[in-house]
Amino acid sequence: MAPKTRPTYSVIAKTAGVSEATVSRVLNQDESVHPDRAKRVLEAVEKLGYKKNRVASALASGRTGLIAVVIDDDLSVFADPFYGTVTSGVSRVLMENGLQTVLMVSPVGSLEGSVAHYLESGEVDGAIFFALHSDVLVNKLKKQGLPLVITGTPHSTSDVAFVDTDNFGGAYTATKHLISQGCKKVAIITGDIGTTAAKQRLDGYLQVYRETGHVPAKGLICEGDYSFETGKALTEKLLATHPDVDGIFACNDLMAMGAITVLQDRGISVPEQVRVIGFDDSMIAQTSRPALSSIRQDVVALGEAAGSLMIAQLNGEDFEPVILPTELVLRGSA
Amino acid sequence: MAPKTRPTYSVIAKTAGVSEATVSRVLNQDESVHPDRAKRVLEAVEKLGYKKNRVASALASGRTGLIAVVIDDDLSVFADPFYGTVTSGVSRVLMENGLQTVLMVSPVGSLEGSVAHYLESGEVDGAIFFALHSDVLVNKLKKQGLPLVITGTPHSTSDVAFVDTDNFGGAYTATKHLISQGCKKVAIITGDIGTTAAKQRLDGYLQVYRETGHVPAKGLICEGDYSFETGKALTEKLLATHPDVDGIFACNDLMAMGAITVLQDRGISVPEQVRVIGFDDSMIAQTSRPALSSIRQDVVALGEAAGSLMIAQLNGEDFEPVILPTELVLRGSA
DNA sequence: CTGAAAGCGCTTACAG
DNA sequence: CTGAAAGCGCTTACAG
Repeated sequence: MAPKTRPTYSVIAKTAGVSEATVSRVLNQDESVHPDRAKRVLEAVEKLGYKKNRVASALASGRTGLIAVVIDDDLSVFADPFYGTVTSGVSRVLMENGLQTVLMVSPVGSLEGSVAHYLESGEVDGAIFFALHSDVLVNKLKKQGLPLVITGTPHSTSDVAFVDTDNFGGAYTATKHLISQGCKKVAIITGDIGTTAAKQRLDGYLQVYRETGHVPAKGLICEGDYSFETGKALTEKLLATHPDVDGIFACNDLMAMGAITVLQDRGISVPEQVRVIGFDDSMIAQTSRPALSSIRQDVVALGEAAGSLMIAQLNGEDFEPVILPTELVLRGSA
Repeated sequence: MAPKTRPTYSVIAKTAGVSEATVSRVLNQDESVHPDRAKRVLEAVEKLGYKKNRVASALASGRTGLIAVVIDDDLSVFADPFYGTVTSGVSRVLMENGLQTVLMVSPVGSLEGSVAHYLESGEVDGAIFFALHSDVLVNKLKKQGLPLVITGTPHSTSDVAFVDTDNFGGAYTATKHLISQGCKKVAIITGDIGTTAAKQRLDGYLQVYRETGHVPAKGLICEGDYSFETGKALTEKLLATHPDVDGIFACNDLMAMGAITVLQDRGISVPEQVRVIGFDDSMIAQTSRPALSSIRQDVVALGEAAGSLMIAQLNGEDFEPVILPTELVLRGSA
């Protein structure tokens, strides 16, 4: 397919008048090579427009320079800019360290899927997981010695490196703010409660109640799944059982928008009668009317932290779980 | 790092009582192997939990099984779900064909950047480009024989495979609809006019005027850059010069939202006084009030088409540029 | 239908 | 500081 065949070490070595071993050393910044000969090699490389064959390099060295980013879900998750954004953060850090990102989006369910096979085929130096629904594959790969990073808190307690947003703190801040604004009856619309993030956000909400010595009335805790539709449906149900609700903390912006839509359709004004806070501080929060107050998580930083944890592991450095802070961004809705 | 070393052909061959060549044939579905011996090989593979080393395979065969998806922009583009979604479409098709997606997000500017080096290092079997700002790298790689697909229409006319949305048709339909609804003065807020997509959408808008025998008044064509901010700023400017504007076609939903925000802030009702149509039919279109009428492009299909074009090329099949249709989704705003 | 052997293009102890 | 040589784990003409 390729019109002209690319040069190899053998021709570089010949034109520089050194051995292939020396060429390899120079190209891998081995300091021990004499500067003069190193220079000759570099000149030959330049002159011939040489590019190292990374596949051959990978086979010989055992390092592929590839890191897998595995999103344990189907492709529809990309409708949420979260994954694209976090992946871009990962990609940037890896690229700065000479590594490439291999993207795999697929439900990881079993140990026998194509993702599992790929990760075990030695084609990547490490793997970063998102939206993990189960820890089985991770535990297996960990045993095999593959460097791993999980984004989000792992389900089981293991010694796998992970990075996460302070979900508990963000939810706590949001709920606390609603109460400080005078809300007497604050509901929560949770995310998919099968994920640790959704659980942590619920915990943050409950903690505020705990501190006030109260318990949220039955029906104030609405289990959603992060979709616009559940935001709407649960708000309708909520209004039926608790017409006097005056604050809603939705665990993402989409559900918050669903809540606002239903409230406004009923002629209930936001924030005058019901205050609403979302989570993510996404584009939607800025374009909505009233603009949506929301808990901002730094998604790019999350990706970068995941990338950095991976680099640290590859370098055999120590590493600690990273928990990134959140920030309450106040707009019109609360 | 790996606790136990993985089996190779040599051990498979031994336990199956065949040669390594036969193992290779079976694992590459070479039909010529006798069924009995093939069965023995498969059993050995199963028993030993063998996974082929794809790096070694790549070096020997010259095929890496990796396709690069190159997004010629900085990471901020991922705030727009478009790229994540289209990438996921690509990824799905490639995965079904046993290929993996390597994601590279970086301004491709020069021929000497890390992306260029990577693509020339033989580590991928092909490359799919998005948001290309220039054709130089593509032309160079094409010359080297690397299979290529461009998403969006290329700047220069070359024989590179490409897939695109029918930008012209979508813009034409949107503008036509506004006029059919009685709009007398329709403005356009364009995207970054340096991209071919933005130019094509502008052309579609102009074509409608052409057919009616009119020319859009000066100031009705507002050059934006796809951001919420330019949507707002340009609408303000537009209202200053053309207070009687009664239709706005914004070349993406974000700018359309900017327009609606400004209109409503001025007490101008949408769609009663000014009708607005966006482009993309994104999440925002559904959550806005009034819900935004928008031109839908099937982003997943776009990615899948790009993936399929790549597969066709790798198989040496013929291929034609693919132009995907758009659809006007009517909601409340127009 | 099958095997022995050369080869893909690098890396890395080893010996000097 | 440097080179000869073995090796990474597959694939593929070639000969039978």
